[in-house]
Amino acid sequence: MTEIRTRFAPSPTGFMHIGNLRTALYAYLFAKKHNGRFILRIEDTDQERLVDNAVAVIYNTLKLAGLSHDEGPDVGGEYGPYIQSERKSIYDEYAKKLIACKHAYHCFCTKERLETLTDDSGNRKYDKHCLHLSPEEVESKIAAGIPYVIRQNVPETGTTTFSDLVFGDITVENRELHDNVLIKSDGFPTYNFANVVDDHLMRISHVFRGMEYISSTPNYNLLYESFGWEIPQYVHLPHIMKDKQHKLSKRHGDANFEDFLEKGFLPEAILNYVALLGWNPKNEVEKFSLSELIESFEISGISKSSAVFDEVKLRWLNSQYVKELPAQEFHSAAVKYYADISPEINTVLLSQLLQTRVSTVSDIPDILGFINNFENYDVSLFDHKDSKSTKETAKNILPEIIAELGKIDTWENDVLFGTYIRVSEQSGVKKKALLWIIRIALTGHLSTPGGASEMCVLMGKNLSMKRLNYSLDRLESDE
RNA sequence: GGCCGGUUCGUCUAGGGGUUAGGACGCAAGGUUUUCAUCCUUGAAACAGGGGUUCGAUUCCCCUACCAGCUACCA
Repeated sequence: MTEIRTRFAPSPTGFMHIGNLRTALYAYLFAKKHNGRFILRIEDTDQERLVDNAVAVIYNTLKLAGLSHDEGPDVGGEYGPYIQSERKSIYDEYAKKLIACKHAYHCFCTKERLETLTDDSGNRKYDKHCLHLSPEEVESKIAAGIPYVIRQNVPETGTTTFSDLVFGDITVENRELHDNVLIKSDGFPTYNFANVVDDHLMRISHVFRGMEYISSTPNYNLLYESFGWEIPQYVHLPHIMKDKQHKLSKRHGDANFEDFLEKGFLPEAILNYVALLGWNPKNEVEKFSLSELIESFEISGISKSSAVFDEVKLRWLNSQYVKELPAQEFHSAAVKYYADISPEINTVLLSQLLQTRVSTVSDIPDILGFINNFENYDVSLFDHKDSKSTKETAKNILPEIIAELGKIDTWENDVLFGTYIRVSEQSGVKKKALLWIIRIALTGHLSTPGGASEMCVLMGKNLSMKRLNYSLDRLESDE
């Protein structure tokens, strides 16, 4: 059996679109599953769309995602160069071969002439005008410096069928096909030509790409046939959508891998989520490490219809990963959000409390409101039906709580909680109400990442006492 | 417009001639919990429509509708 070789062939035009990342992932998984090789090729033949640094973004994304390539511009390999702009002479050579066997031809038509070819319904199809130029005419036009492109000469009759591992066999009438430009007037190849030449020369066995290429695949098959090359297996992938009507697009600022990282999502979670968008593992597992994905990946699990990206579900998946992070790792990711909180706060404990309660680290600032945003809270928070707490009870019991807590030297959870229970028993204030009162008095917030004693430990004795006294003042001056 | 492809709960999906059409996220309700979250239980929620074929179609075939892609010297 021949070696499995897949490739990821992005254009360096900016950030890494999440759909592209998924294409890379599937190509990677398939190669690794079959002990094959995963190749990175940079498709920079459109000189007008090149963006500085975009190649660095590609390397960086692949690295963060853990998709390491076996061959590529930076790591080398025996089928290089792996950057298309460095392969110009190769495309020229193969274009010449095609011209020699009449499967391609020079075209000198101007843009203006091309526009006259537009038919009633607004379509344009090249009329093979230049196909009929004699070799002498071609020579003299080239010598005269007239700009030209090289076009594919597709048959006008018959049909072309290609086979796709996801979509099955697809047949089209050759007369529907266009004489695509293979080499542009600037001398660079189009994708339509370069991908065929490179995939063949780089021995790519399985071509993974977005399904927008389905329509042009018959042209590619014709090219392979013209060269007498073996046709690779095709794996066209459905799109990832923002909603039913719209593809995930850069315009919304939420379609790039980088955007999700900035929102605090973990690379592993993003990859895991995206893997399951359009592919199912034939079991009910939702959480997969990269190596588990490799093990489970099957092309037969790829779906034909496009999938809507659901950030809510990503959040859930991310929370699963967050919970499993080593405490130290979570803490160092969280610590950047602690910049302006009181130094009296025990941030290690804070991280512990937070880790089980956030979906992404960027949820942290909101939760921190009880620390940074304490004073002037609404004292009606003390009125709480479920726990039978009222402002009155709060005002009456707080002095005793403050007195008892004042005596404590070992500021620990058990000791504090024991004290609460004792105060509750002595005063007759129900435990639930008492705990509610302490927590509100300490935080001024309805919802906090922990209970009454945890909040105390978190803040330390000094700050806790300060806040309890403040709250008592508030209650006393409330009338 | 033409060509190509797609359509199962709100979303991701399983299933496939006879099923109470399964799971996950989310949502709702209840329970546990020192608030919140976690966790547990339960619930609501889907085969786009119409024709065939068949004893029987969500499943196979055809048509329609809708959605998306292509129709570039972009990929």
